[in-house]
Amino acid sequence: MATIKDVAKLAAVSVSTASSSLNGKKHVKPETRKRVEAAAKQLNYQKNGSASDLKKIKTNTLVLILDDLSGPFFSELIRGVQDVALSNGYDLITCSSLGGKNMTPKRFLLEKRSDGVVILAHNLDDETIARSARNGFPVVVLDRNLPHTHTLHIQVDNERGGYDAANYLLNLGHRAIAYISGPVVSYDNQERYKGFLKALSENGLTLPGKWQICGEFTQQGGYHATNMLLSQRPLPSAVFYANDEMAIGGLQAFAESGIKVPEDISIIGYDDILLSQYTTPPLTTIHQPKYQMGSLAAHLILQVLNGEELEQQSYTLQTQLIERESCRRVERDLANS
Amino acid sequence: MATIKDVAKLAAVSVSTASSSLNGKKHVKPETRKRVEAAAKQLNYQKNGSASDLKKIKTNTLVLILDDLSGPFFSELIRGVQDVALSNGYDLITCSSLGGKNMTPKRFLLEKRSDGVVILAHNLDDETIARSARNGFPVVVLDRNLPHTHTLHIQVDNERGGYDAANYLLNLGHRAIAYISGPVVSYDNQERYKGFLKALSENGLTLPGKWQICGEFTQQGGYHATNMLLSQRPLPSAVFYANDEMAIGGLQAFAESGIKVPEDISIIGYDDILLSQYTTPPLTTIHQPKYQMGSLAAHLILQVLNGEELEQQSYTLQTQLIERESCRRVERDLANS
DNA sequence: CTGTTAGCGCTTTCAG
DNA sequence: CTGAAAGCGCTAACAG
Repeated sequence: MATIKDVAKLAAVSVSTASSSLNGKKHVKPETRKRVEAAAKQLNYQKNGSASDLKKIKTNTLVLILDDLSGPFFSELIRGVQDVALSNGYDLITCSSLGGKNMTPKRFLLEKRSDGVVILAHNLDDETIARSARNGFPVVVLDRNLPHTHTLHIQVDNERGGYDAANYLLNLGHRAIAYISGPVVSYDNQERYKGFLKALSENGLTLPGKWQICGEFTQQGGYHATNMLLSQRPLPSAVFYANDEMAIGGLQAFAESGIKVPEDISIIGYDDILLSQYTTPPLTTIHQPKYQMGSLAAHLILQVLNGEELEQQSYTLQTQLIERESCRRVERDLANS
Repeated sequence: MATIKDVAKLAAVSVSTASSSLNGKKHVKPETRKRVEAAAKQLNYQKNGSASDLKKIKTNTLVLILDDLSGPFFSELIRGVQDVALSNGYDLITCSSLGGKNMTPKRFLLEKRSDGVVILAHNLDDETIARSARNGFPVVVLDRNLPHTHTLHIQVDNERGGYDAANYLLNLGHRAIAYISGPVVSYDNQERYKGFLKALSENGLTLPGKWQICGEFTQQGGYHATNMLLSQRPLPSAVFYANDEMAIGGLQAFAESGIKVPEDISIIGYDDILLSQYTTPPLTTIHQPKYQMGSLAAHLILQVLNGEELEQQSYTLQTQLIERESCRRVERDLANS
């Protein structure tokens, strides 16, 4: 691989002149520049990014760390981050927090390979994040609160979301409601659960253990959890899924058992992923402002990078109930525990 | 920011000993190692990734470049690449080819920031790709053929896919078939179109201009294109969408116009994205082996990186027709041009 | 087992 | 306008 030295030699200039030329500094004589450029082309020269990063202060790169790159939830979030990153001249790369101990995200959090990072990855440990948030290195965390650190937080009022979902069901007359949750370790999930329970208890209801099932935040997880629910009669008249993907898995499980949604059972999801409006029936769900989370995150990072002072360290966005067709009104309890 | 020098000084060892310690070399006296580790922790030392990359030959990173990180098509592809990358000890990062001239992807293609790359991004120019594929730097391209370069190719037999889709419709008795295509610049799209036309002409049919509409490869694109179709009666009895997202947009447009699928019109998509089985009606489509494309791509890269000889430079995968419920048999033409 | 030495490839003063 | 020189932070021989 040709280095800048080779280019300089071929162009018969010094390395520093070659560098100036290649980086578009204006003080180079056009003639010289031409020679350098010709030499570079001839040698198929490409700069070594690591070497140049080493000298420079900034990498001009923002990183987005996600649990899993392939989840549908993330599409809009990514777009939000990307839109503002690109329009401000920053590169965006994404990586997943899957993988071993010395995982990819750490390289970008700790090894000065980026100028700022946005995190939505619950399998990334607090300590790593806390350690990464050095001064002048903005880290925005979307799925947890890390007090006493330099991190910035954007949160969705998930407790409220869970509360709203439960109340919606309650107002439709449901009294026997199951909760199919995501992994208990998920902070977001806990908040939704809390809000859900709160609404129940305000109505003098409790959640029986058999109607409280947890699984992975995936279609499969929802499918299996729903089958567990189905194996323990009586059935509730409504079920709240901790996210849309799980609800979709549930839809499948119900269909296979000949149980009709919403005629026989009402279901409500969470997130409002794109998919949820195309299911049969379209899914009533709690909308999360995903694009907004992403764009706000990127904005905050850019502000820090530009040396501006942030007024708050923590931001909260609201959810919104999206009424579609997966829930129906019931006059009295069709089932009870 | 503390450097390794600071750590060495604090631990009262030489820089090289500090380095050896920190990198887990086994020849360091446990006592010394402890001192170094303590010093590193005390200073909150983190290595500078660029500096260490500069010395090392490998970055241990694979990059996946996509048109747009947020498309549903990519989920499975990413998973395929990721699974094999991670299980072989490589980090995977993804980036989008959106953005300006000096876009992110170039940094990873050209600036020696990664060990290999997988590309599925039709807005990335051939020249950049060709220039990047230097010796020992494997580049797998999934959406085009770049002869006379060092690049590797994985392709899906899209012509066959288009041909199969058309024949399926033809066998159901359809004679008046429209084609709603993606951007004409898309190589994949062209292939599908070719196959589609071939089937038509084998049956003595042609595609009237008004039934040949193109738009973006998105839901919106499909929606608008379908509305254009709707404004020019008579309608065809079937339409082939160049991808599932467009078909879903079409579903929406038809629903808004009170046209029933498949009763009034049959539609077939392409890709078999996850979403397509949850639409109403579930979408008949051509399955693309997305996971397989990803995992094969990563495998090829790893083989090259391990110095193995590849037998072929080009690989072709087959599509498969997935029959769901968006097409119906017609006895005779309901509409004709 | 540890330290000395020599760069990796590039950018950047600072003189000329 | 150009070149010589210094060094970013780290790793890797090689001696001791």
